[in-house]
Amino acid sequence: MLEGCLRLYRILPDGRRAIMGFAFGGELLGVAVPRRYLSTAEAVTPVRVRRLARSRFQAAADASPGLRTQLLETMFREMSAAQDHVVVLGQMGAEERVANFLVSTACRTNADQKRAIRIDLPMTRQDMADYLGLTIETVCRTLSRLRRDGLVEPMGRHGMILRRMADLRLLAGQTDGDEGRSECRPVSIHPTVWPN
Amino acid sequence: MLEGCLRLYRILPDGRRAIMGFAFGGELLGVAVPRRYLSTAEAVTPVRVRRLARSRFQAAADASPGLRTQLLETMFREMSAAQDHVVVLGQMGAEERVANFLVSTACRTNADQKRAIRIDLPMTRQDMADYLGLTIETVCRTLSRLRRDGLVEPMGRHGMILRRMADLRLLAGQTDGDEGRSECRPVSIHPTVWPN
DNA sequence: CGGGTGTTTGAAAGGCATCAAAAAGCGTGG
DNA sequence: CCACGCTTTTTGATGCCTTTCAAACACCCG
Repeated sequence: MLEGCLRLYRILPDGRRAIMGFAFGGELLGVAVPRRYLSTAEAVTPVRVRRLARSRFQAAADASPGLRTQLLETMFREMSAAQDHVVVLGQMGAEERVANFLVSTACRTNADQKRAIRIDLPMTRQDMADYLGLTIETVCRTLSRLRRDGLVEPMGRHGMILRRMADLRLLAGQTDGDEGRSECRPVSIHPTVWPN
Repeated sequence: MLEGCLRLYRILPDGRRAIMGFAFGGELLGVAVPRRYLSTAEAVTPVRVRRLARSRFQAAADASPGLRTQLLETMFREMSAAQDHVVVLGQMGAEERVANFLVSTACRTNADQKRAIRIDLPMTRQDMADYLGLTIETVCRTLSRLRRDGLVEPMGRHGMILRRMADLRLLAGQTDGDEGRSECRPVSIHPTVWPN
């Protein structure tokens, strides 16, 4: 993925659309098992991608342990993102979800900063809604509330200035210290464990 | 993981608990990147596990391409499960969530069957609630409704007979034909694609 | 400068959460 | 073996948040 934005989604049997995520320039995607895919991809904006045949990829991975490690890292990050998504959808209200989306999008596009920044949201409100498990109206209303409270400022349809990042991160449930993702303690097992 | 059941969860900054999943006997878990974990594990029942040092694991994976493929398959399945979870939490109501949980638990413990089966639910209602993004009361009420409608029949606290699997699968949004997971079409990209 | 799509706002309804209390399991000790 | 007490589960009543339905508004393109 060189530049542009695309949405990754699934269509449920009854026609509902669930957006699993968005891919932006500079990100890897489609690393999966032959002939099986997790989601459908659709361009939000014109997109330029670099394709790598699976056979070549396989060969490269077989040749280089370093590459394999990197690959594992990538898959780990994706897994981490998916689980963060689960947490957001399972535990958070509309305001928290939207704040979370804004903050993590900001973290992806620019380097992380504490001051106000402008982010691009190439996708539609409907896309955000389908990603956040909300309706388009709730997304709009929530953004309006954030604007009234001075946390964000819409710049046209696809731009958004994030003022008071600290408050947004707070809403997003991202503790100020860490950079937002996978604050996880090591695995601890409790009763009868039999090593070896 | 040889036998038993454990819950994998995260605690949010504000104390809420999000259960990412449950692990049962015969399943692999903890395949991750050194020193970084996705969630905390806690035993629901007494558990017996088989531990494999990361260094050994690494060595085995480096030695055998076949094992690597298998490993990739495993990670793919986990990813798939996480995304299914996202869909459930993002798009489904309480009844659908509970039905989904029952059906997919049934698929994991026994071979998939169309007739009524008895499943074990070692975890508490609170665990289910935290997994499904609901409150314990809503889980109870939903189970009661399913019982009134003759879809399930509780057998004590941790047993459940699933009658009318077909209706349950329908509720769960799992089309009758496929075995429940990842009905996904190949990636299709739409505007400006530049291969190679 | 329209027309059409995408977005925002409003009013009413519904579903899930919350608070509260009763019922059912389950382990303990008599 | 049964009774007791605690925890877990279930049920009930009420309120809030999100959805739904509807209409006004803004933006983009020809």
